[in-house]
Amino acid sequence: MTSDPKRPLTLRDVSEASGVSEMTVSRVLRNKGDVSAATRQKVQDAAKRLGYVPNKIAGALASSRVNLVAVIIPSLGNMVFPEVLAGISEVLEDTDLQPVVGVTDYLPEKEEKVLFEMLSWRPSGVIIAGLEHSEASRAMLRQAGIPVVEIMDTDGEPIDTCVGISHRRAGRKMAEEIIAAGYQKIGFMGTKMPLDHRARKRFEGFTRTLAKAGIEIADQEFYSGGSALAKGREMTAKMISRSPDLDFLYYSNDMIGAGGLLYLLEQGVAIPDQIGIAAFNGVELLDGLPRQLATMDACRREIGVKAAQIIVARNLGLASEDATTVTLSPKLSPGETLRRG
Amino acid sequence: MTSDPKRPLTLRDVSEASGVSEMTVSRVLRNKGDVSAATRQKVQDAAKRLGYVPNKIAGALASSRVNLVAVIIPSLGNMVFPEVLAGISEVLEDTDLQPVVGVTDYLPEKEEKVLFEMLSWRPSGVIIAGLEHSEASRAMLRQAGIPVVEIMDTDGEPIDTCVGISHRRAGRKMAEEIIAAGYQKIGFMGTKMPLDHRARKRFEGFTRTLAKAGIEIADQEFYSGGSALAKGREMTAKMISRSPDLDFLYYSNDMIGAGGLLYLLEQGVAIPDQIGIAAFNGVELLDGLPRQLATMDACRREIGVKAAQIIVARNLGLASEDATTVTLSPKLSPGETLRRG
DNA sequence: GTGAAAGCGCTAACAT
DNA sequence: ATGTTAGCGCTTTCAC
Repeated sequence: MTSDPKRPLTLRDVSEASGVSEMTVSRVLRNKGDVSAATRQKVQDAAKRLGYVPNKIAGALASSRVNLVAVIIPSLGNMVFPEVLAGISEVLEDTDLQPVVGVTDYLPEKEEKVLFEMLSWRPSGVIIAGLEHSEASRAMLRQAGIPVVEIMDTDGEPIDTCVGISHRRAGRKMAEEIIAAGYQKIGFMGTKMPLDHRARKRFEGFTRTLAKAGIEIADQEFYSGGSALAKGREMTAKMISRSPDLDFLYYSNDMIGAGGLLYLLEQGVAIPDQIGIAAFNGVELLDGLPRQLATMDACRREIGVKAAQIIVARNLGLASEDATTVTLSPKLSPGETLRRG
Repeated sequence: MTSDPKRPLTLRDVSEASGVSEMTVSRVLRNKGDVSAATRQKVQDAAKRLGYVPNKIAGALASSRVNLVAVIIPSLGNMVFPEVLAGISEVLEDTDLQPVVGVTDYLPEKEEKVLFEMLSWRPSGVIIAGLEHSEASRAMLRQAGIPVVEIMDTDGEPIDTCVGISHRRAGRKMAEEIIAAGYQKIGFMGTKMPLDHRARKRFEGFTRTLAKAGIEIADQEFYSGGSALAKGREMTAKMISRSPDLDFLYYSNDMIGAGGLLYLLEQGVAIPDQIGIAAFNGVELLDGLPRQLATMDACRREIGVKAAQIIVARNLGLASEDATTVTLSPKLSPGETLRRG
C-alpha cells in the first residue's frame, strides 16, 4: 500500500524512498548540478516507481520562474487563430516554455479578465492579438515586467513589441488590384463586428483607396453569427438581386467568399468576367473549391513563429530595444476570380 | 515613482500602501471573512491604484487550491475540438474554474508529456479526449486524486468518468441507413490515422454492419495532411474512375465529404440517385453547401457541457460513484444526399 | 473585525 | 558530489 492515495506525493516521499536528500532529488529531477550516476539512478527509480509528479506551483514560487507564455486571442472558431497557435507551439516546443491560451470572444472586458487571470500566474511572456486594449489592460501589460508581443496587426503603437501585417495596407493593395483589373461597381460584404479592428482597418484601407480613384462602394452588407459559408451565400444572393449591375464583390473573409463563389457559380455567373470576387486570409480550405478564390495571405503561421521567437529571445536576455514593430507582407493571390481574361 | 518597476507587487505593498495588515488585505481581495466597509474601501483603492495583480502561485501553494481544469485534446485544427471547448467554457464561466488546453497531435507520447506537465500544476480536474492512453498516462490520471472525464468516445472502460457517443454504433447506424436506402456498392474514404481511434471505431461499426447484410466495402481510400476539402475532391475523382460502379460514398469526416460532393456535382453526377453520399460530424460549414450533406451529429458542444458539469459537481463534493459513463445519442441527418427519390 | 505566526513544497545559496 | 538553511508570497489557524 502506498499510503493515503488522496495526498499527492512530494519530493520528501521520493527522498525517503530513495534514501537521498530532498535537495539531491530535486537536482536529479531537474538535471541541475552534478549528481553521481548511481544516485541519479536511485532517485529516478524511486520517482518512477512512486509515480511522482513534481509540484510546479511550489517550484515556481521558490524559483520565481514560470515556463508559461500567455497567448490571448479572440476566438478559436476562426481557424485563423489555431494557425497562429501552431506557429507559436512549433517554436516553443524546442524550448522549455509552454503556451497557455486564453480566449476573449472579441470583448474588451473579457480580454481584461483573461489577462488579469493569466498574469496572476506570472507567465514568462504574453502574446496578445491586436493593438486595441482597454486602458486597464495596457496598464497591466506595462506593469507586468515581462515581454509582451502584440500580434496580427501593425497599424498602431505597440506597448512593447508587435508582429503582424498592416490591414489598412492589405485593404489598399486589394483595392489597387481590383481597380487595375478594370472593375468599377464594387460591393462589399463583411462581419458586423465593431470590435474586430482588423476587419475594420482592411475596410478602411479598401474604401479610401477606391475613393482616391473616384470609386465609391456601390453596395454593402454585414452579417453576424451563423455558418459563414451560408451567410456568404445569402448575402451574395441578396446583394446581386438588389444591385444587379455590380461587377466585383469583396468579402472580408474567405469563408463568406467561398459561399458567394459557390452561389454565383450555381447561378451561372461568369467569373471573373461578369463578376470578379476576392476575399481575405488564404485559408487552406480554399484549395478544394471549384475555382481558386482571389485572396490575401495573412501570414498567420509566420506571425506565430516570429512572436514566439521574440519571447524566447527575451527570456534568454537577448535583443530588447531594437525593432519594436515587425511588419510582414501579405501576398495577394489573384487565383482565378480577379483578373479578367 | 512606484519604485522598481521590475519587481511585481506583493500583498505587502498593498498592505503598506493602505495601512492595513496583509491578512486583511488578503481577505478583502478574496471577499473572504468579515471586513468593515471602510477598510475594504481603503484596500481596494490601494490595490487598484498600484495595479496589484495577486500571485496565484503563492495563493495556490498556501491553500492547495488551483482553479484550473486541464483539457487535453488531439488538435485545434479539427473544428470538432473548439466546439467541445466552447461547451466546456460555457459551463466553467459560471464557476471559478478555468479551462487550460493542451494539444497532443494524436500522439500518445505527446499526450503523456502534456498530461504530466498539466498535472504538475495540480489542476482541479482533467477532461481528456478518448479512452486510449498509454499505461503511464492512465497511472498518472488514477494517481492524481482529481476528477477525470474522458470524452468523445464511450466504447471502452473509463478510468473514472466518461462522456461521449459510441462511434461503433454511429458507424453501424449509418450503415443501416445506407442499406435501407437500397445502396449496394459502397466506397469508403477517410484519414490515414492509425491513432484516431474514434474514426477507426466508426469504420469498424460500419463495415461490420455491412458484412452482416452480406455487403463488403467495394473500394476504399485514405489520406493524410493537406486541405481536407481538396483531398475529398481528389480521392473521390480517383475512386470514381477506378470503381465506376459505386453507388454510395461514405466519408469519415464532413470536410472530405464536402469536397467529394462539390466534385460529383461538377461532374454532373445525380445525387443521391446515381450516387449517394454521407459523412460524419455535422459541422456548421455544411449549411452553405449546394446540397445538404447526409451526416451524423457528434454532439460536440453537449459533450463539453456535460463533462464540465461533472467536474464542477465533483469539485463541490457532489455525486461521484453513480453513472460513470454518459452515452449521448448522435442524430443522423439524411440531408439531401442519402435517401433516393 | 483584525492581526501574528506557521507553514504550503519546492529551490537558491551556501556549506561541507 | 551531497546536505543544510532560508525563504518565495500567500492562506490557514488561532489569538485578540
